[in-house]
Amino acid sequence: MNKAVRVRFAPSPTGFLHIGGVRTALFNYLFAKSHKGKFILRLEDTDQERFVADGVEQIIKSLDWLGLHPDEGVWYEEKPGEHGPYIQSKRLNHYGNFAQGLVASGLAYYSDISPEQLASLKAEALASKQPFVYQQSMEPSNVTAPDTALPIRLKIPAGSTKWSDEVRGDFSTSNSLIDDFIIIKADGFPTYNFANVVDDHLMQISHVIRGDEFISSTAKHALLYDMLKFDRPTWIHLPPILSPDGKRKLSKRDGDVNVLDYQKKGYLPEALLNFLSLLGWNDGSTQEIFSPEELIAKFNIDRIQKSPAVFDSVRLDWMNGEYLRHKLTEEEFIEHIKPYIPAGWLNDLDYFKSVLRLDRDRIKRLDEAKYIMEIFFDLPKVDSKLLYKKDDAATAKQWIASTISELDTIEFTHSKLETALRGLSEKLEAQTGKYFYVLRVALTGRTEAPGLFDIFETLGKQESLKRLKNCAH
RNA sequence: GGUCCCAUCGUCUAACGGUUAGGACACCAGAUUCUCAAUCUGGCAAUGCGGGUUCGAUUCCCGCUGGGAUCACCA
Repeated sequence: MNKAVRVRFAPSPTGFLHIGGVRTALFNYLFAKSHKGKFILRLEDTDQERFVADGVEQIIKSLDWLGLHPDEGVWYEEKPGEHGPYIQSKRLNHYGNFAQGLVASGLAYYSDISPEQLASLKAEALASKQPFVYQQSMEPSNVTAPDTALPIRLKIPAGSTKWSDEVRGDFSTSNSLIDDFIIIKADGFPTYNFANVVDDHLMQISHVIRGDEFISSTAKHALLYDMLKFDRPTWIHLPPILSPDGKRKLSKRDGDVNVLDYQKKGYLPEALLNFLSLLGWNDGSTQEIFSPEELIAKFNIDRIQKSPAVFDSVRLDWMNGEYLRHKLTEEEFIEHIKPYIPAGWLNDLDYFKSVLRLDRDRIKRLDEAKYIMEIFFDLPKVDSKLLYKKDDAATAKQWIASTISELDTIEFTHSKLETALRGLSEKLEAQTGKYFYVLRVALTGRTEAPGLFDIFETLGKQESLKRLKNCAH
């Protein structure tokens, strides 16, 4: 009885989409696609206090950029599916019905203990170093009639709960360790633990793929499935992604954790996804670069890692550079680079392409492109200190003057420029390295740039000589 | 603190009892050279510790140590 594969990514719209959440979404997506199943986007907005106005939009925009499009669920226009709505605040009737059913059969109860009372009981237990597990017997009074102002707690039965995870193996928890936890809050909204189980059942989710922070609450979920007489899904918990120092989970203090920051910085979605796919998974070979299609073809849960992975942005930069250098045609590259450069640069497309051919290999992130390429579009400011760093000003000026008259008469092609400039270098009795250094700085204002003859050729005679003349006196 | 999880180069990871412990990023050196980048070649670098089991442990078992997760009317 192989159930159809249906998986969901179920973030909470409480801000931006975290890079760790993207890895979870990606693994869900890859698993769905590799089994010709459905990838569903569900929004868990049961905490009214943490609601953020553009939270939903942030999530959709992020997944859209990455190409992780859901088959069902919330989207710009909700994607069709038989199990909607896909946002929990619109599903309150379902949670209420199941909770009432549980109360009616004595498996759950209205709880009259206030948060303050509960907190003091806990503090007491902590002070006497006793473990604390909340049970109905601790209720200050027995509520017999339904009272919608009160939260509903699940009455945990005696015994133990066993469940298993596809990557971690078998778990067993004594029920005596589990609190009578709240399933419906006093405001009528369900808690995560409850809504999650009800929705996964109703939406016929076959595999629950999520972060490992949920391992410790999975026993509660398993219990709920059983008490509600639902079939349990297959659980797959992903290893955490750690901060660069490896000391904690990746968080805001470690820099960019909002996916859209990676878009701004000029990472390609394919590169980011490739990088993320290798955090906690590998295909067993020495292959490092995988196209989205290859990822789908090769992804399997058997090779998901148990141990945590450190987020290494240096490796991400390398991978992005690989994509930028080898995975895009010139036209595609230009399309990608457009948002990061002045529009005017593209007015003369042939010129832009000739510049791009010189600079493409040195761009690791698209947001570096403007700085790297601008020497071909704007007259550089030449710092005389830099220009005269290796030789005195008089010598440098003489070199530049000689160069101007020498180049005035030749054709600006790479080979002719090389012959002329090397010849002149000899005639001037200059060290080639120092001579070329002066020319490079005069031309670009930089010490690091493409090859000298390439710069001359690309800039052309008129512009080159203009720049040299600016530095000749 | 209770419960649970994890453990190979600095980092991502391969090796499902027998390998000189492999690859990649980073780093270092060399080649190329007018600088940077790219490219190519080479190098440095790991099985946390202690017991078992076994002819033989990175691999299986136990303990320790270290790290992490979780213990909300948050998800």
